[in-house]
Amino acid sequence: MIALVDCRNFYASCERVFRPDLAKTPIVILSSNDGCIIARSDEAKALGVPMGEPYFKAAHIIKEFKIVVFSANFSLYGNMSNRVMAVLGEFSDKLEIYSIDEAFLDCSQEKDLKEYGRLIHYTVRKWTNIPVAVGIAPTKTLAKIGCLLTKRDPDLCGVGLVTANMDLTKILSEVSVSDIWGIGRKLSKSLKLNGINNAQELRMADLRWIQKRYGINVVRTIYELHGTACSELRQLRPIRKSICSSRSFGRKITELREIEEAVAAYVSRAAEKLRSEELKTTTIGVYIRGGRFTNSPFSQSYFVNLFNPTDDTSFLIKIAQTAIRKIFKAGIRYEKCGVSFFNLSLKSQHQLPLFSSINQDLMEGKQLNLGTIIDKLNQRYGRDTLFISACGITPSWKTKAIKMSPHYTTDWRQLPTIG
DNA sequence: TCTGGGGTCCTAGGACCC
DNA sequence: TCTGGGGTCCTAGGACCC
Repeated sequence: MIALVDCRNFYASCERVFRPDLAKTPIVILSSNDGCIIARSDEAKALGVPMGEPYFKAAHIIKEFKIVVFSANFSLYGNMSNRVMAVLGEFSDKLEIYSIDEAFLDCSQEKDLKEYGRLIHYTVRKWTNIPVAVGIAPTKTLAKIGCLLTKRDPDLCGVGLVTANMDLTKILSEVSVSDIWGIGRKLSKSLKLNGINNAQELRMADLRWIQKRYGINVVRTIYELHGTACSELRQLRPIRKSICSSRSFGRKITELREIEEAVAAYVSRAAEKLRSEELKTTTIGVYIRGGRFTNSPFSQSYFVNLFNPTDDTSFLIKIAQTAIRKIFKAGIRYEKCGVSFFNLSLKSQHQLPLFSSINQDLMEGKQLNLGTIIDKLNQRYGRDTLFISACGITPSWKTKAIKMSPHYTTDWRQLPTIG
């Protein structure tokens, strides 16, 4: 069983920790440059302030109902998040920090799940002042739905339990496809056009058709709705694959000098992140864009592959500025620019000794099974670094299809059963 | 007038190799 | 009824998440 702990209206709740006088007041949080509404308290939601709305469009509601407005304070939210996660760490050895305001916990050992959920709900509130919802279920997708139920039904007191022996048909019929984790705007629109409106209907959909039409991820979601886990708890944070630093300017920019300065600042921020995680990069990219909300948006990017992996800020700034000069066009009004690093590698290059020891063993003809290698890699780099996917292969003289399996695993011993 | 920032994964297609 | 077979690497685009 998996518990999902989700902080309610996280950014708004964080602000309230330091402004207890605003406990009942509607609050919204704005993105950088006070551009968009990125979080709302329950009261603000009830007044009809939409998520992601540009501030100027919601300004009249905000004024009319005297909604209190905050500019986002991400370092505060990061600190509060750490506190919440530390409390959750007390409840389970197996914890996956999924985002700034959500975590999955393994609670397979717990006997009274309802009570366990209540205890989490109560303790986090007491120790951090942040209200949370708890969803408990056999899979992550169902745990998400458990959380959703608590928002609809106050009688649940913040704990939504979804178990295999409950009437899933009834529960899932009341969940819109667009509320399912992994089904976003595009997919839900398309699914609805095909007559699939709620989670129950999706659960019963034809798997082959779904895989062909929507790909493997939706198939996995369906398995999860049935109670078969397709996404494991990731306790160790995998090594990240890219770092991006970008900002909107808040006004239109036409001067190269200003953009160069911005790029230099973004590179140092991104490089700091790079070093703090003991990584180096082999690719740096820059982009600038404008006209996003006109009918002629444009953007340009330029990537540079580096000869040696590096984390040297001033070197990277030099490259980025050269790159940005290549794509900057005088006279164009730019709104945003950014810097990304790709192909990150470990500073210490641990891969080499690990792989070479495996190669050595193979060369010497030692008996090595796949399981041992996978275990080794996963141990060093965290689970899910390497996984095996059972494949179904459809041979034909004309077509060849290799499909991904919905059920993937890092445990080779499970292969015979799912293969 | 004013419209966030930072990620992941999957799929398809093309170039190229033997 | 018909194309050789088998592979790698890279890129672009599209979807999703918070």
